[in-house]
Amino acid sequence: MNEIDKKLTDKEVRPTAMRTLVYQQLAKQNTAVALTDIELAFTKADRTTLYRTVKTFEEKGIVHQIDDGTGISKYALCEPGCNCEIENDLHLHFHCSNCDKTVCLTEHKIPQISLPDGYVAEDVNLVVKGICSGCSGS
Amino acid sequence: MNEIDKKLTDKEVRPTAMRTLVYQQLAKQNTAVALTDIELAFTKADRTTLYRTVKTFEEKGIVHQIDDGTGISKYALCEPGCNCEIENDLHLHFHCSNCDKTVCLTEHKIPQISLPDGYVAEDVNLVVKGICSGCSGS
DNA sequence: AAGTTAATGCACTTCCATTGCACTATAATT
DNA sequence: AATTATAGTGCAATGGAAGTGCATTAACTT
Repeated sequence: MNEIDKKLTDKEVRPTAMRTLVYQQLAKQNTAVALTDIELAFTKADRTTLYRTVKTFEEKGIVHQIDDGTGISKYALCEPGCNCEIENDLHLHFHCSNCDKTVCLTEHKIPQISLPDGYVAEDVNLVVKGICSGCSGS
Repeated sequence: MNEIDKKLTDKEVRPTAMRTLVYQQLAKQNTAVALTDIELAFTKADRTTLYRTVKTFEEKGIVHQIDDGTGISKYALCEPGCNCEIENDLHLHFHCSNCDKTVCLTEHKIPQISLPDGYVAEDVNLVVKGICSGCSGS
């Protein structure tokens, strides 16, 4: 059993051929990708399958979904220390308005947010929009 | 000329009957509303008109659009000191997963975010999801 | 190998966002 | 006041992404 299949098994996801390939594809990316992007990479596979594959990954904590404000859900593999389900350990995301790519700034943690009385936080989503390093030319 | 029409004129928006009514409606809300909500309040008006009215408001800085992670755009009137276009003066939004309402926490400013070299921030969107004061029963 | 369960593919639906075009109202000009 | 120009509104239709139901196929279990 290879690396990827072991990772999937660890997360209680049966390593089918499709899932291994999707994982591989996600691992190649350095940005968060939309379902459409994955679809384009697997023209022979059905969109629904990819959709459900990613959803399974998400439920099992293999990827996290990112809402970057474009209205299109993006997905990225959780890093080793991602813990995206644990509050206060959330990292922020950056969406480049030039190249339209979304990256996880894993090392940039979201600061503690104070809320008015009676408000209970369960999840925090912080997206910075602007120009990424690739596009700013620096 | 009444209050609302003056405000619209100040922002270079011609105060039509429709626009005045939509503004009025938005002013009544204490939460950010979806286009569908506005539509329900104006059953005789066309969805497109409302859509474009809100878009116009947005362009002219009368309302700001909120992406609360539900996938449905919400809109709220800009407060007197809103300045939603100026960075570092951005407030955060709270989306209640129980009542599904989104509120602007105007007094809660978003802290300064540090970014890696080469990244230029233009806009910041911070949404906290959880239970609002109305639903938490406190 | 038979049977059970999970995964996949196809077709279809829904929902919101958005656009094109015709019509109407408002403002500007003569 | 009539005419023209411009902006706003309504209707119809499109598009894109998310999601569901069901039949088929593949993968595990015994």
